[in-house]
Amino acid sequence: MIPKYEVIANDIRRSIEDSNLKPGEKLPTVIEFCDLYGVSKITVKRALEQVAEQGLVTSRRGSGTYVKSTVGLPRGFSDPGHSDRARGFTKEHEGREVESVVYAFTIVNPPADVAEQLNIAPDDFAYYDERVRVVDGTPIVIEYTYMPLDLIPGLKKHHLYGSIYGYIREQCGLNISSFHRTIKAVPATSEEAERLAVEPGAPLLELHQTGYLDSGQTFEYSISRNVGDRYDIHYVTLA
Amino acid sequence: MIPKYEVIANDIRRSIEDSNLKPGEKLPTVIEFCDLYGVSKITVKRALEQVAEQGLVTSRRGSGTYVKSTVGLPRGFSDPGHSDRARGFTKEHEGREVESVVYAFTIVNPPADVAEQLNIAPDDFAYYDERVRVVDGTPIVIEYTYMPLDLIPGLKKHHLYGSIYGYIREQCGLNISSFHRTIKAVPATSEEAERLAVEPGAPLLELHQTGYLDSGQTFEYSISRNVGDRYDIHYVTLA
DNA sequence: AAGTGGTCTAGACCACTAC
DNA sequence: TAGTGGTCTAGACCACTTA
Repeated sequence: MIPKYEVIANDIRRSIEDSNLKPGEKLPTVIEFCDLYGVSKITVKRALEQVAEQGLVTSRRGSGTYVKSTVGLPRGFSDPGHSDRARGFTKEHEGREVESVVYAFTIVNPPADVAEQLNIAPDDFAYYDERVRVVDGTPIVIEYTYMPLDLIPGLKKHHLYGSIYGYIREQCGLNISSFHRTIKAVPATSEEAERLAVEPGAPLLELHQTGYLDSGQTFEYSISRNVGDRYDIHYVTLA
Repeated sequence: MIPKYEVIANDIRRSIEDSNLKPGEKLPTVIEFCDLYGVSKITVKRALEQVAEQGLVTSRRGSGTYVKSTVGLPRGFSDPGHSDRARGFTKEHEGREVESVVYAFTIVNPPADVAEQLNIAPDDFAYYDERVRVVDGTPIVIEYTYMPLDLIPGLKKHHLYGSIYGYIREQCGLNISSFHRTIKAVPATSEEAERLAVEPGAPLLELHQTGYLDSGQTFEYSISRNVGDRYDIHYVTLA
């Protein structure tokens, strides 16, 4: 069952992508949308809010809602959940050949700071894995990941060659809710340089990621280092 | 006039920050919040949604709303508009000594790709500036910025030593609405290395930023290169 | 079956913009 | 002053979880 506000929001997004609504153009008023769809004001408002959050339009009280000029932005920018590691790397690169090289897969007592991030006791166990993700033969990223053992029973090495998120969702029946991220730029260590086929000291995008389930529990703490010129991240910030 | 849902959302955020609500704990039900505040369901829902978007709680239909464990996350993470360059660099580093070194300030016909981003004609004029931002004596970032002349009349070099956003907001009476960003990691050029006091080839966080007004017009296209170990970015992604 | 969150309405009132 | 977006209600109905 798709909510009405989703339907309206999708229509608006499509209108913009198909250039039926052009940059700078004024959208129909809220009341006009109400008549168009036979819904109430608050429902239209909600649709517009959603599209505004994605950065496609902007509303001004007393004036109207206007299309932003989003030329040159990556395609599919407006797709909800477009973001790479949220959907899972495997999903993001669908249609291309995604491989993994697994350098480590063990069960450990995580370091104190990781245990804190995972919200588990220091003597609780966690999976730890190191893997490099390769797309069409080119290494893109190296991941160092911890996951609480208790939350995700039965994880085996062969899962690391596919989609871990798929395993969590489908086999464990868990719902992934959100991620907190910190990003910085770092130089590649010599080991990383070799694994990623770059020069030592080459710029990498380091992404600290904490993943949450819809229960509020932390299911993942991961540091990934992405090759600078083979990877980028897009997002929208509301002022 | 602060909306009721803001008040409720603020209360919830404060409860979490003050640990009156602990990670994993269940919040009052929507109905209980209604009684507590004497408001209707939809208003409570809206407050919870807002807090959920900031990554502090997560709601499950049929079950309840729960606090996520946000240990180890940067303070003020939950502040709306916490993000650095959205508030303006000057504001972000309030209380510390922020200086600017201006390497260029001219008016030009921007290159085709920039003109497209700014949504102006190729023969329209734009400001172009290069400046390095220095906090407490340490250079943090070099910015290369274009802004349409027509939108922001009267910009002078001395404004570059303070807050450009402040000028846009207060002097021009314009409202900044949002930013679209792309991030990658790059090596410092030798010129940048000198200006930022790092080694040539040192990893920098490159941030492509397009800024929008609430009219939908683009007021800024900026590429900034941030010193890797002196800068990071935080954000939340909903799955 | 009972409880909880999610969607939606019809309409009121308010704040702001544009003329 | 007229038009527009923003907030809010009281209550209905639905979808899902939990026991």
